[in-house]
Amino acid sequence: MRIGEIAALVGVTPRAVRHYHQSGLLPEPARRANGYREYGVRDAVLLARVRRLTELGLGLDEVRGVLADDEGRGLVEVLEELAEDLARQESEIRARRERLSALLDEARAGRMPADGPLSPELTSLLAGLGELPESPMAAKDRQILALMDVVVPEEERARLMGLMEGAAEHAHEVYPLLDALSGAEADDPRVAEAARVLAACLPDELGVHMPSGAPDEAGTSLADALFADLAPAQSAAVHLAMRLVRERREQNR
Amino acid sequence: MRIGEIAALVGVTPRAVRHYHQSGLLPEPARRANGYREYGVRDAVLLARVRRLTELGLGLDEVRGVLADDEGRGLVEVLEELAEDLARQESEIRARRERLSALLDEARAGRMPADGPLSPELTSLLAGLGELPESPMAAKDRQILALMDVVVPEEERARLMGLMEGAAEHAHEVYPLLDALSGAEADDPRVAEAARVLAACLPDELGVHMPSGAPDEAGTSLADALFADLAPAQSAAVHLAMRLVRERREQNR
DNA sequence: CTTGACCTTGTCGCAGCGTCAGGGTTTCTA
DNA sequence: TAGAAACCCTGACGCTGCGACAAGGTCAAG
Repeated sequence: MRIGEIAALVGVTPRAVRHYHQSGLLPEPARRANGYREYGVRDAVLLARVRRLTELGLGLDEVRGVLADDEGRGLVEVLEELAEDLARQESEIRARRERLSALLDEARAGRMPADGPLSPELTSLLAGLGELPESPMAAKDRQILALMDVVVPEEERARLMGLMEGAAEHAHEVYPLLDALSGAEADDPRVAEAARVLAACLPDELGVHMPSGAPDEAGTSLADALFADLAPAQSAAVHLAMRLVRERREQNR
Repeated sequence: MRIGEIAALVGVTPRAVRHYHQSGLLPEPARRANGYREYGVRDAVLLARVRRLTELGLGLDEVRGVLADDEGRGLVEVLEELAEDLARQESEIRARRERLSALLDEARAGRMPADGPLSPELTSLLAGLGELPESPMAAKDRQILALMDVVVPEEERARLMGLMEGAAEHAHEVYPLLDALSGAEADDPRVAEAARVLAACLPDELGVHMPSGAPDEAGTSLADALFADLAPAQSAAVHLAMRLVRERREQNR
């Protein structure tokens, strides 16, 4: 047989057969006078074994290993390992499928957050928050929440969102005050008022974390970046609000 | 933030972040005086979006596409496509897992065919055939059956194995006769007897196919190879047996 | 004699980074 | 104050299992 024939016979491409030769999986057969490879029954039998194994999902080096030891013992081990692997993959895929269908339901239910798919917790928080008026600060805040959604590990997320829940109700009071400070300097007189209102709607527990609420090591540079992203007066107001929350927490303890 | 910080924050490696820069997924941020990349909040937000999307299983180019159109419409399409894809993958994996567990059961039940895992049909055929005495011809035959297992498409397999079923009962009579011919020439007097016995235990329907029983286009070269793999007298016996079967079929019709 | 279907070797490409190699910078520590 | 640890930089190769060329040679049929 020539390479195309044996390949068609076993159900692979000639390229694959040559690849198996190159990788030492299959011995090179004798050549005809014209240089063509000439395959016999033994080659076909071997190639069929290779195909059965790769069809099961074994990698080529695993196949090589299984073909190497003529005992079937190694094969069983490999198959067991493979079974574990497939089980893991399947559960991963199923998890992703569930997340996906939930997201698609959300999306088709009308609202798809323009910042991409978010965690269920944050999605419900934003849904409860409703439509805010046109506000640069609100937009920025939503982006930061979306960031936190990735930063905060899954087990913390529910708790953190719970904390935010209370703050969300007063959002419509705070954002205008902060928006008004967008062009102001740090010593603007409106800073104190904005900080007072902001602090009033933040829960005590928030002060325990970094200013941002993220309990991670990179917190300080993240906090720096967050403040650098604000106008001077806004930054001052948030700083002040954090101090107020901390002080309030001390008193309440 | 430096690259390691933003990467840890979002939960990817610095290498991945640089990769995203290279592939245009994420804009290169400004550099510090020392050449270090300096990341801000906007970068973190973007990177977080990228991570959420890749976590869902999107490819990087799909992510790029989704980030490009600020409408969420394209996103939904991509997600639907991805959901289909995942469904397909899951069923594939489940099918393989079922095959695997069946094979592992077989293997742990004692007998694992040394030629690797076979189809259920062939496995049961071989099991019913039981332990044959030490016979080169029987060994070769099993290998060829294993080859057929791959060659024959799934829907034909059951029928073909059914045909073999009858032949298997007389295997212990035929193999010794063929083994005895291993060193003989084609004009050996024992050829006729071997062919007669062999033909007697093959069903009529077998003659309808190629000598090998494989109904495919490459049949002739496969048949050539099969006969080339036998000793001259064995080849002659099988040829003769096939002719006997064909003649018998003509008569019975 | 040409056309088309084969065969040959060799090379690049693919996804998504991991992993050196070979350098500089910053920072903590003894 | 020096040295080590822990960062950062660019650039390049590696991995899986082949697919897809390129640039030829070979063979059967029209």
